[in-house]
Amino acid sequence: MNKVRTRFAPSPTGYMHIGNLRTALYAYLIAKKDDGDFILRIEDTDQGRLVEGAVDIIYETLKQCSLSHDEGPDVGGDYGPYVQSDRMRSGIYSEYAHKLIDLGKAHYCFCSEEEIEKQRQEQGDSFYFVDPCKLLSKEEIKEKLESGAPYTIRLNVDPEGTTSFDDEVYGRITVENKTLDEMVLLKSDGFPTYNFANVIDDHLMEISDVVRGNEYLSSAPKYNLIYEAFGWDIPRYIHCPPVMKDEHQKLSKRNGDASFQDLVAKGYLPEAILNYIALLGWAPSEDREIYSLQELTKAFDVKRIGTTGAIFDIDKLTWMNGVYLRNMDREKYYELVKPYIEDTVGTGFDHKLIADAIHDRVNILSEIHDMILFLNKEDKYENEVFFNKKAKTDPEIAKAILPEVYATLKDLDEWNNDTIFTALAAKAQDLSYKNITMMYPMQVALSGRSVAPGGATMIAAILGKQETLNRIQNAINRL
RNA sequence: GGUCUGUUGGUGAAACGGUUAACACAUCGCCCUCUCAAGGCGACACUCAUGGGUUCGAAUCCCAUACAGAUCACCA
Repeated sequence: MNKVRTRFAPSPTGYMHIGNLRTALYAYLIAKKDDGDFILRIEDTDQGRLVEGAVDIIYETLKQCSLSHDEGPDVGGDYGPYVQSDRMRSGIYSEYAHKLIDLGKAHYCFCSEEEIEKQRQEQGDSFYFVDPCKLLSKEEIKEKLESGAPYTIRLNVDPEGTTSFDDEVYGRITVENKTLDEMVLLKSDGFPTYNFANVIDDHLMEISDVVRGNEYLSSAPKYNLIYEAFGWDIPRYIHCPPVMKDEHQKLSKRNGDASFQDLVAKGYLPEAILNYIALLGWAPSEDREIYSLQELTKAFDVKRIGTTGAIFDIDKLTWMNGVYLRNMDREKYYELVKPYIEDTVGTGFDHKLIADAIHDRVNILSEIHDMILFLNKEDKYENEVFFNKKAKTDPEIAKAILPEVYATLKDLDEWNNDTIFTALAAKAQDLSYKNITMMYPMQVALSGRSVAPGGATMIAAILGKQETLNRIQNAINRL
């Protein structure tokens, strides 16, 4: 059996969106599962749509996701992507297009866009382009060619019969040839069309499994016609269902939907994003959802790719990102979180302590800022915050309790979460209070919030004795 | 409009003719608890788009209808 080779073939027309990335992921997984090769090929045959920097974004994204490709032109000791516009310079696409003409499977077309448009007008909805150039004699063609008339090369299609192929996820697809148009292979600017370059390159690069979005499902038969015209083997097709923004729309950068980079900027981890999107349109056979890339390559199975569009659910991604953060090695977690802590709180605090305090409650890195902002400066707050049903507290009770807290803390020498808690818990017992009745007002005094990370004693430990005492005093004064 | 494809809860989904229709997210309860989280437990589809078949038996097979998406370029 031949080696499995897949490719990711994006066109550099903008940002890398989630659906695109998932297609790349699947292509990668399919190759790697069988120890095959994964290839990156930039399809930039449309000169009009090139977007500056788009290739870099694709390249960077794949790198961040560890979706590395296995071959390509040498770029400073590294594999670069294959780029169709580069490949075109050798004239291969044009060469193959002309070869098809020699084979009698394609023809020159000298029609202008206006002429085609005219036919379209006349025929209306059931438009099917009938190319008058097919009737041209050899001499006429030669004459036009020599006169330098612009031309395209179109595929010959016999309108009789049907063309069918087997897709690994959608099954057997059959269409009638008369619905297939005689597509342009080589454009008048000498560039190949996407469809043509795609087939040529897939064949030349010995791609065994063509993985792409299901928007190509209905044009796949056209590709087969090209393969057949050359007498080439047809690859295995794997069409993936779309990733949707909602019931009706696909996820797309054009609508301002989140791209991979947007998500990373918000504090989502590439590993988590990859894990999550793997599950959009594919389901593992075991009851499990958390998979590293390596585990995915083992578990992945083309047969379990679904056929229906999946709606991208940011809530579930957020949850999964939190799982990754919580399961992470302590040191790695700290390194990740550190810059966010430093950004909002400066260098005046024990960052490790803060990292511990927020460990279980961070789902997205960007949440950290708001979570710990009060450490710098107490939030502005109303005395109403002292009301708490569970703690049975209100401003009056707080007024009575806070001095007690102040007194016990004032005499405390060793200052850490444990000592603070022990001292306060003992005091609470003396006074016949529940712990919470004592802790809640303290939390509010220290943070100005009804909800704060780590618990009152942890916050005190982070703030330090002096600041803790100050804030409690301030609270007493205002009550 | 033609062609192709799809339709299980708010979301991702399992099920490959016979189960109380898994599991996860979200939501809502309860427990734990110094708040919130995290963690634990539980609730949540009178039913698998609808209508017909086939079958002892159907979410699973067949046919129609409805709805949705894709595609019909010298775009990719």
